[in-house]
Amino acid sequence: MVDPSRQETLRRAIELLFFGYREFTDRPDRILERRGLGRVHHRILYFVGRNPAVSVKGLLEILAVSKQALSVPLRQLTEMKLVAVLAGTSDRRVKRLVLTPEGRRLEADLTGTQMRRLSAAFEAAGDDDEAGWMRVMERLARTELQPSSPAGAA
Amino acid sequence: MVDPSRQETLRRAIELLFFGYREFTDRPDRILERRGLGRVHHRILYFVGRNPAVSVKGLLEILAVSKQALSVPLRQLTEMKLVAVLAGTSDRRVKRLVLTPEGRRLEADLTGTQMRRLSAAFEAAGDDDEAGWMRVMERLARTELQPSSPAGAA
DNA sequence: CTGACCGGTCAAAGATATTGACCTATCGAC
DNA sequence: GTCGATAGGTCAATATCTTTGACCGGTCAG
Repeated sequence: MVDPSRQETLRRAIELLFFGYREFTDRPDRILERRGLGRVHHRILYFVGRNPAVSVKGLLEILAVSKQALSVPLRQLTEMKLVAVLAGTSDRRVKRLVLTPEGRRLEADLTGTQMRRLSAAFEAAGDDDEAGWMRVMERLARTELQPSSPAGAA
Repeated sequence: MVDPSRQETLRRAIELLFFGYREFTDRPDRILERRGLGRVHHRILYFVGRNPAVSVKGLLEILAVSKQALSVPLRQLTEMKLVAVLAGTSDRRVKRLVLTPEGRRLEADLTGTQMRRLSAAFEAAGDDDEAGWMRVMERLARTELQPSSPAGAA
């Protein structure tokens, strides 16, 4: 049994994550919408930008989706000349993906809104809080939870 | 133009949010899957639990979805006796939603995994980092970003 | 009585994701 | 050179989710 006031804190945290994440994705989503694109397109642009010359397989592992789910949006982005494929590497089976200048522009536009939002929150909260936020998020993003207690133990 | 090392920090933050949120929802999603339910069902259970006797309209505003999108999962939950409808309030147009004991159990199971995950991250990081995390998230969840600069200014 | 509101439903449409099967090209090892 | 494994792609069927639009009944307040 968990301390009730601790529970209250944890539930506030859950809600902050829910509403925070929704706010966080809202603006990019609306920019994408104007071009008929979705959140996956942003993710592709983002991670190709962050990992230049990444392979399709590498992207699949980062995004954790099926290759069929990646294939369509990725093709759209290459057709729109936002993502380019580098030829002639050592292993010719592997495609190396990069952003085109135009792709970089859109990515900067999309991610820029998120960086500004984060930046505003960090500045308002101060450096210590920013550092604390990062440390907590690092745990949150990496923590594997132990196999949950056999149904209904709560 | 943003300081490059600042950019790097902000991009790290973006990735932490992306991967962190995905980790965060993973376990509840798999519990729900076993019952043929989805994330919306969890959200309904969560917010009905947090706001006992909430109206359908209130729930719609919290979740920010169309009433058609709410209607099906909500009906499923009431049919499964996880959510109950309180009758006879002052305004008889309004339904008051509450969790049944069984609904409370499932909600506790789902949210419990998230509370344990958060709790583990908070404990590992320490009280100061926890407080900092909360303050940053509060800004993040509430900050309205100024209208974005006219396309391509990035 | 009437307009506004709460709740619900049907229908059409589109987007998103999945699994499964199958294909080519290439690589590395034998 | 053959062969198994890998990278990438595609078609198809299926399922889910969500949206907009149009309506409905019941209820409330003036």
